[in-house]
Amino acid sequence: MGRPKEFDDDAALALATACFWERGYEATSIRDLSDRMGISLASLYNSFGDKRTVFRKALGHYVAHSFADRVRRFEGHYPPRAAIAAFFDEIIERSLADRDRKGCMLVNTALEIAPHDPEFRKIVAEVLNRIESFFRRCVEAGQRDGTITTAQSAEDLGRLLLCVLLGIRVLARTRPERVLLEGLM
Amino acid sequence: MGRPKEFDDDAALALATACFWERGYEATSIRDLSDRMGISLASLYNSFGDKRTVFRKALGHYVAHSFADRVRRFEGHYPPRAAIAAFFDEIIERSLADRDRKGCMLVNTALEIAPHDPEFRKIVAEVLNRIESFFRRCVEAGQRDGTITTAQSAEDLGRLLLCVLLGIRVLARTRPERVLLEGLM
DNA sequence: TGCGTTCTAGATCGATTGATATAAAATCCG
DNA sequence: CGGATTTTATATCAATCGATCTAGAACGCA
Repeated sequence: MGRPKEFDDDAALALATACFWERGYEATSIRDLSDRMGISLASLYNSFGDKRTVFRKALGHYVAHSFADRVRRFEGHYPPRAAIAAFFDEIIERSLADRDRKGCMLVNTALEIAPHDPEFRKIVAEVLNRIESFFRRCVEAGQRDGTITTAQSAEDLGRLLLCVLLGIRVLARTRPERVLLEGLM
Repeated sequence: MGRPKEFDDDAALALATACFWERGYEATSIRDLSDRMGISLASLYNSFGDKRTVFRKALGHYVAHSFADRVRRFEGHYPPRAAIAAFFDEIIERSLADRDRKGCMLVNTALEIAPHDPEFRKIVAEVLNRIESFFRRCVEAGQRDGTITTAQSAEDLGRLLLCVLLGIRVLARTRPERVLLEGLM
């Protein structure tokens, strides 16, 4: 069977994710990844493919462990309006605790790579759609139980919430101040 | 007096701005700039300094000719609520016409450079403050003439409008679709 | 015309990039 | 034990990076 590998694939991918999250795609070199993951260049190429493939897997890892996990914890377990509030509260608390101002890896990718790369544009657009859908489902449920206004449609409110979320993610990388959270809905 | 330069500084800076706007800071090489500006490498360094300095000047050029110009055209010449609407309308129209998905150079800088560069973080934060102030002044005037709700404070509404604006700028680089504009206020 | 100055084009520098190649070390199976 | 296999560390590749330097061309002024 040959020599067994000395590292765990999932743990190494988590470290690669942290690296790309901190520095972005272009500013992260293959050697940065190899150092941070604690594996050799050859092992990196053998186990994860080239730089682009590593990034694709890292982005998938990020989405699964941040957004998807958050939706899983909030939706259904909170009243709809409270689920939206809890979602934003957690984003804001994490942004304030983020001393490196890494922001959101998905938003970072939306600006660094998606505009000129069809494949990653599709990936990012799909996740943004899932976030928008989450907000829209919460708004629809909130409109049914009377805790959210019906003056605007659930589609429009869901899109507005998505925009506010993205705006917070941008602001947090330049002006991570607590006051920016109070004026939500 | 020596040999006169064969190019116009302002025109060359506008071309440098276009270059940085399209590709960002890191992905733009000194040779890209020299080619696009139509001047030699030596002329570039002589007239504009190193890459970082060129970028600082290009960002200033961008802010003066986009945001500052927009405020000058709208504020005072429109009723307050209409000024806000006109501001967003113009952003949305430009985003839809932006085939390269360049987005907003200020937002791009906020994500690519500001997080790990104190000088540019200060520059970006200051411009974001000016945008927030513009919105707040419009909201205050709109609250005085009764066209904008007083249910939330002008500070909160101004910050919310800034967030929505930044969110639109992010979305436009991945999903530049017209429907994303209807659910404003 | 000739000197001083500032422009131009192009060569060059060391460093770093993504990626591959080489060879030795380590392990499993028979 | 020993051959097969897969790891590891390291050397290397061409390309590109920001920045500097060299030489010569083009102009104003005396």
